[in-house]
Amino acid sequence: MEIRTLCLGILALGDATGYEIKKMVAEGSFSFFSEASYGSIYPALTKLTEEKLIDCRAEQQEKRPDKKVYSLTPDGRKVLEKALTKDPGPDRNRSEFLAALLFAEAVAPTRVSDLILDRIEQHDEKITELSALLDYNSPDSASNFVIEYGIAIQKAAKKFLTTHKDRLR
Amino acid sequence: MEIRTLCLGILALGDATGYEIKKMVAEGSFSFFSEASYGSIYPALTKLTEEKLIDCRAEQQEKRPDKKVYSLTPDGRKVLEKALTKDPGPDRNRSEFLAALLFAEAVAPTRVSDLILDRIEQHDEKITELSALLDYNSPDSASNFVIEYGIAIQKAAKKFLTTHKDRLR
DNA sequence: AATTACATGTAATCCGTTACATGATTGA
DNA sequence: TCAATCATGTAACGGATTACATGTAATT
Repeated sequence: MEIRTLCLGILALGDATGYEIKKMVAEGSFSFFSEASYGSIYPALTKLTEEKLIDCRAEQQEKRPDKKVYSLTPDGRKVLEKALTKDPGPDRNRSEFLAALLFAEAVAPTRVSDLILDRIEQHDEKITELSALLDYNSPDSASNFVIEYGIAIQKAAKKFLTTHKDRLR
Repeated sequence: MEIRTLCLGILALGDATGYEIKKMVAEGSFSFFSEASYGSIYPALTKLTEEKLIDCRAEQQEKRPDKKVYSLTPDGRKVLEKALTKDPGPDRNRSEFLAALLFAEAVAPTRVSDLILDRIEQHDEKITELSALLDYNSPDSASNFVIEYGIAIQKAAKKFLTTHKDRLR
């Protein structure tokens, strides 16, 4: 998913500033399936505004830069709808952990169990983090669905590692 | 994980050509946690050879370009070992599917169940594909561990979607 | 006193893909 | 006959990160 569609989609869920969008992709329910930095978000927002797919109202603030609140236009909504009719591409997962496991067996076998034990701990942290994100006000929202999906995956990974951790050594 | 370490690691598991490395990351046990194209593999191999971390012997073939078989040098092994002492970075997952789900609810709610049903089918295909990769000659290899890990995740994702598919609509 | 959060933006740089270039062999 | 597999490599291009640039306010 390109950055443009990501911005359009987030704005379909509600108005937001570039700063807020960044926060959402860094910490919110988006964090475990997409990434983006200011260097890509701000230019995308500027361009989408030029194309009239979103519009921008400046909210004045004292002693801070004006807040630029973006919202989806009807045209933007159409473009987003069209983008969503395309089949989503396959997930792209890059796991340094799995690569390290595979290679560690060949060059540093004693490292393997450390790697796995650390990883199990990280799953616990991630599960706690995601659980805190659950929004109990709208239990059947897509947002909660996605977060719970994330939790389910984390738990499955943890369980696999816990069960099989002694197979390699 | 940078491409250099990936090449070093694959060569630690056995000698290979650039072509074979590409095949491994496109189809093998590496396929679901890393990607790389010829455009990054061949230059990396050339550079690693210059740095004497790997070496290259040309195998002549009739009516085909010479096969360049690379192997890890002792120096390369050291560099790889050192790279593996670093903690692996967090997984990076990009899922157009999850993004589409989240956004579809806002702009095209009827699309949601199609998305989920297609996805469940894709999980089945992936599970079949990964199962075929299992190497029964070395059941306790790290390679099998990683593949089974992948299968466990696919199954967990499928199960979650199957169980909760009717929550959104 | 120092760090984090708020708030926006640009430029340099990196990393990698895609497309191009070449060409024989094998299987459908 | 046409597509896929084998086999290597480069150049153009795109996309995104990192670092830079600026400055206040709240929290620790």
